[in-house]
Amino acid sequence: MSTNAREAILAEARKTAQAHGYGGLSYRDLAAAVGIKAASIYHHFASKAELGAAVARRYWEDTAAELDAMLAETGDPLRCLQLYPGTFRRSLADGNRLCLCSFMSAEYADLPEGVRREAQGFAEVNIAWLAKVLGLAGAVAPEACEGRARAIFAAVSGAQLYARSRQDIAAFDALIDGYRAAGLLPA
Amino acid sequence: MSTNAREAILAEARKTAQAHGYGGLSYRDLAAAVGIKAASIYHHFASKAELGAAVARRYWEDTAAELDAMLAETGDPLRCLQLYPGTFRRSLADGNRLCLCSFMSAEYADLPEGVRREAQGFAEVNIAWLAKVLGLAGAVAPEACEGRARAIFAAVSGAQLYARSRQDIAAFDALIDGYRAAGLLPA
DNA sequence: GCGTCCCTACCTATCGTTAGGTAGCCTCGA
DNA sequence: TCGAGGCTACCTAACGATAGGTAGGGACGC
Repeated sequence: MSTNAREAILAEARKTAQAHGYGGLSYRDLAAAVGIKAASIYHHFASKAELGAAVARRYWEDTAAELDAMLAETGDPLRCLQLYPGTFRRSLADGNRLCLCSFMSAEYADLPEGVRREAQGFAEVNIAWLAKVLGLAGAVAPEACEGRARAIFAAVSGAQLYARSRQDIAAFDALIDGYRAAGLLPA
Repeated sequence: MSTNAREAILAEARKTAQAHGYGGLSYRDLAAAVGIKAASIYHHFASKAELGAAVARRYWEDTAAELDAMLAETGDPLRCLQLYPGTFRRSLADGNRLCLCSFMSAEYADLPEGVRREAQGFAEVNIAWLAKVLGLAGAVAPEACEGRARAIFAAVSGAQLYARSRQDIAAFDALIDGYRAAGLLPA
């Protein structure tokens, strides 16, 4: 595994945590999936809390890059707002997985402080990007962008949570359409 | 404890599960809180899966009764729609707890089948009630009630999840106001 | 006397974590 | 050029704690 081991652990932990949460992360299962022994993970991460924080941090870093790339490539803020729910949809399509931030929000009470902080980072990244894009699109008044961004983020998270509980991506799509019909998201 | 033991277990398990999930339910902790021994719980519930299902079932039964009472007492469907987010707000106010259904939706992959079913019951109860009230209020076209009800339920769930991750009830209130401003909820 | 309710005592499995060790590779001084 | 020292990356084996669950018995009320 050599130098890729750390990356492999992060990737595997992310997938697992999106399906079973931080509490569902097991050193033994994780190690087995990566092809090493549980104790060897300690060579890369000093504790489960540190691993969890690293996973959550990488998660929002990846998301921030993805969202920025979307805006840069399309150059169209309105189109970005239409595409935005797709990032949550992909988790559902990939094994009915949940947004890591949503799962960790549920697990909030049992999370080490460092993990909490990084999990919140995902929400911040999403909301800041949405607020920027809403402003660029001129979809809402400038002073309302932040609030609307938060509303969109929370609503889309809720839609993903509901769809997961039904193992039903079509339900997610229908909910997003419902948000558009109601005026929460631009149509 | 006598005949109240079963009820006491259910109540305690509900509180715990709303903070730590189904996975966070521990027979030992539960028993200690109720004043009996862990093994004694098996006299009332044959397994953890059965206990979880009973807790989730009682949860949606209580909610259905509460929502129906709200409509009966106010007799005002529009007012009911304004009060609806309050049921989620109260969980946050009570120890930053989450809706049991939301937590179990996150835990979906690790839930016994019986628990899944009862957890879904909560969503069904809420959506059916919302659809009925939306129809009575004439807030949306009759054929759009079901979809709008689902959208409201998912969005409010998402708002609660976000507020929990910040330990911030004001954030919940702001999100609900945002939904109203956007047109998802009647103002 | 039988069912209800709860007990003690114990089981097996799994958890994160630690101690201590090994094999291979890199660096650097003699 | 070669060996010593140290680093990386992993290993085996075990730790104490906790999980859900089981067997069997005692007390009490109808």
